[in-house]
Amino acid sequence: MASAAAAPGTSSGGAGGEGGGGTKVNQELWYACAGPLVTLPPAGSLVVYFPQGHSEQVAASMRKDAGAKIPSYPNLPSKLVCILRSVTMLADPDTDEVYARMTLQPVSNVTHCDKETLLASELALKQTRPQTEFFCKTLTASDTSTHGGFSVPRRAAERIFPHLDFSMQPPAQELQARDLHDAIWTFRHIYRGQPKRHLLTTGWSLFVSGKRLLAGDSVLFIRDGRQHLLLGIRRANRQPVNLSSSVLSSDSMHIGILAAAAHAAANNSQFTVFYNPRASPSEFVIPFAKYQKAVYSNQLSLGMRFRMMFETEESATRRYMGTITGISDMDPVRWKNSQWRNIQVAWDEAAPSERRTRVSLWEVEPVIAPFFIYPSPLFTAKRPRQPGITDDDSSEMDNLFKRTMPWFGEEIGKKDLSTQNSLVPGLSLVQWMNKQQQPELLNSLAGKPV
Amino acid sequence: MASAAAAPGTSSGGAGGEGGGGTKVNQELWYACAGPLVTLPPAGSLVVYFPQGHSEQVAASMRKDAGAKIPSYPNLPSKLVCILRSVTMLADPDTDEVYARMTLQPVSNVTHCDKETLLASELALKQTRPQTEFFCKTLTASDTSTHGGFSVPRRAAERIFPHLDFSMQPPAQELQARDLHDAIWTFRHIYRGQPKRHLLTTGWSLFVSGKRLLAGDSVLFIRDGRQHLLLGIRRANRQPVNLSSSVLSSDSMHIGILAAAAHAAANNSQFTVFYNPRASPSEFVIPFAKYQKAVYSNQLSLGMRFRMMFETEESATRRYMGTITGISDMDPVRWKNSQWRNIQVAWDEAAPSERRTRVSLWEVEPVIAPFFIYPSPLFTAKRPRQPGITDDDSSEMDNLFKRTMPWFGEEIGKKDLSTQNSLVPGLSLVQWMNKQQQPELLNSLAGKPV
DNA sequence: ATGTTGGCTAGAAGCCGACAA
DNA sequence: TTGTCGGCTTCTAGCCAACAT
Repeated sequence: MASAAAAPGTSSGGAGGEGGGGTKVNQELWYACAGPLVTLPPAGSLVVYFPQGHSEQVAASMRKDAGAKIPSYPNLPSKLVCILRSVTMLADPDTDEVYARMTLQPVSNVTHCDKETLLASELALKQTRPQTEFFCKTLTASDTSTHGGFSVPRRAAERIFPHLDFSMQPPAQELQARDLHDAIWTFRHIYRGQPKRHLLTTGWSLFVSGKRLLAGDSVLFIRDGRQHLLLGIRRANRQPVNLSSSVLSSDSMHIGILAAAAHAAANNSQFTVFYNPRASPSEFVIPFAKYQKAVYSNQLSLGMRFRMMFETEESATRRYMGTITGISDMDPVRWKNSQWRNIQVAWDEAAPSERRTRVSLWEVEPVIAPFFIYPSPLFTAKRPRQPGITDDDSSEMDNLFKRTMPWFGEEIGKKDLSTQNSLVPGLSLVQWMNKQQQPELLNSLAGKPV
Repeated sequence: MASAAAAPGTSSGGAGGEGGGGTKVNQELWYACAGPLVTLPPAGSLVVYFPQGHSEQVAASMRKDAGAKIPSYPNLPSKLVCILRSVTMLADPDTDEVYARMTLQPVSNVTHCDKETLLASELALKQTRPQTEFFCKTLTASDTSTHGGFSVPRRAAERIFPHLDFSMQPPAQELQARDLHDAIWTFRHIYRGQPKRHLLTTGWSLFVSGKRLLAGDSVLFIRDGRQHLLLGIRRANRQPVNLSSSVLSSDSMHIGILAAAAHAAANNSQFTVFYNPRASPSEFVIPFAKYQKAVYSNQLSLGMRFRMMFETEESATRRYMGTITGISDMDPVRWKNSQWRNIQVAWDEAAPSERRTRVSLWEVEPVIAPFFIYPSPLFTAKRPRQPGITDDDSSEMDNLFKRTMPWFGEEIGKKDLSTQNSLVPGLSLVQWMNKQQQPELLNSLAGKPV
């Protein structure tokens, strides 16, 4: 179904040159480590790139504000529509941190894109993350101490690990799991103790010390297909990543980002960015169709109620409700009329950890009429929260679309994508492009307020 | 004597903000780790900044060529004369790698500099590195294995460590040494075995594992004043420093460097660079007086014989002889008329490790007449090479000056610096600036061939 | 003068069920 | 169901001189 668009991780441009020592990694494992909210646009599709968000991520990576000293690039708009030429999933060989390398090529005129690009862009909206069986556990003090091994949650062990032969006394087996760099780790899996429990013993401490894991960090076990186990980690303490500060000043970094994008935009040439999904919640490259749909569907106003997806402790997703309290530019001087986090919000519940007070248009799901308010708390409470099982079925965008504009009926999202499924009601992206008759979209891209 | 110029490491602008997690470090230790050839210009003095060399260093830090895709900045000259506003010695908290943060401010017209700046710039030439007693040992397999401790070279132990009480059986003591981050490491120093030798036992393995040292890496012990020991390391395997590749593309980095410098040059505003003395031999910020002196003194020509300083395995210095085989731009397109490594050379001896085939004007000591050829091999052979003892007495530049132009007599370098000591014969930098009558210098700065 | 090795020993790593929570 | 702990065992880290270069 999604064969028209190259899947991330298997796209073109995967030569190991650029991207430093990062190694190309297994797609399922990468997604599991990146978290349930992350989906990379497919190579070949149209995306919108926000230099402001990019700058934010770099600043977050270095625990430094995107300083005011950075010169603004008058020729660089607050958003660039690009073709995503390649996207590669990578992992830092030292820290196992996952990140993606994306090669972008600005397009001066969206209507000149070829059919293939438009098709890929439409498919991007329907793209599904690989649905993998996995569990994610935050390590306890006992898990990381030298005194013992790893206590495997019962349900997780039964769901993910190969079944033990319970005729043995005690039941035990050897597990092999492959990490992001294709290194294989071997563990003794045993079912013992009083009461009985699943444990990883021999081999576990090597893994903990090898990855320098501490209590609070998380490990992920994925069952791939039916055979192999994959093994990923997520670190708790987001260290400032001082890295590179000995190479480049943060000023130069920020200028470098802007200048590289500006140069590429001026010449319609390619440039490369790195997206680090766990460094900060800055999804600064989003599918064009997602952006377009949000601009068309979400008629936002002050006081409007909305819901938004967040990641839970156990790597599942949960919706929180809030109210729009303002719509304004984050940085009216350098990024005038940018739609990057231009919506100020207040949340119903107190923040479990950090809750952003500014979000972008395409992140929210507006609730425009009282009778369309989703009974979120009740509904989610009824479903037991299983780690690794998300309540986002990846057709969320369609649900949203139908919920917020139910009068469009059921045919949306059901029919053949390439011919009928619409981003704008009754008109596919391809049809729309062929007509080239909707100046509003280009205007909104140029920075008009929503 | 050098009180007019602030010493590096104690200069202004030492706020910890910029520079990431690097910590400000002890000056002697920094220099010892940086190697015998490195001297940082003092804050407040005039320097020449070579963006080409800077780009080279960044490329070397990432094991990537300074690619051809980097756009050239027409407004950015191949060299910028700057005031060095601040210079801070730093060390990476993770790897202990030493580096310096320098804040530069381009000056549009050198002749407008105030007297203080010119004084500081003259003093820069006479600046001496701190002369410290230290030893440097490359770790063996035994030194780094878990099986035992550290075998201290006899001479080194006697010279650097506090003397043992030989009435004890065996003679032993507790040593405390402070590393770059002011962390204190404690070792048991014992003199035992058959034959007797100096060993560090208890505490050593903690240090090795803590710093993640491998056989081939080096450790340095410095005796500071008469009391404290300082402890530094130098890693052997120059790892590609993949760091930051997950943050910024190398293209963006290179563009960032150029754009930051160009922006600063256009506005006469400050910019910040990081100099990593051990990443690559790219001294891209050099004292203005050193540059000026080289331009005036070194009348180079094809076939000319010269000598040049290199670092030895034991952290001492040695001169190698060579012949000039060409004078041409490294990159005639992007860096036309740059003097950065514009001299092609051939070496008399085969390279012990790597010997550069392109060097810069100020790196060579020309030998212009046969009877002035220094009997280098014989001379250096007569002097035993003690680790930590350099044969550069830091008035080398003056020696060179006198050797290559002996007719200028002995008064050079002897009289009061601020009034008489000349960079140009018979004319101090201050006098020269006051007269403002030597357009050749500015021409040469603008890129005229030597 | 100093790198490596075998022998020995003390202490940490690591396996186990008991006992909470 | 699973985190932590005391008890016990195993194995490695680490001190020593012998030996080699």
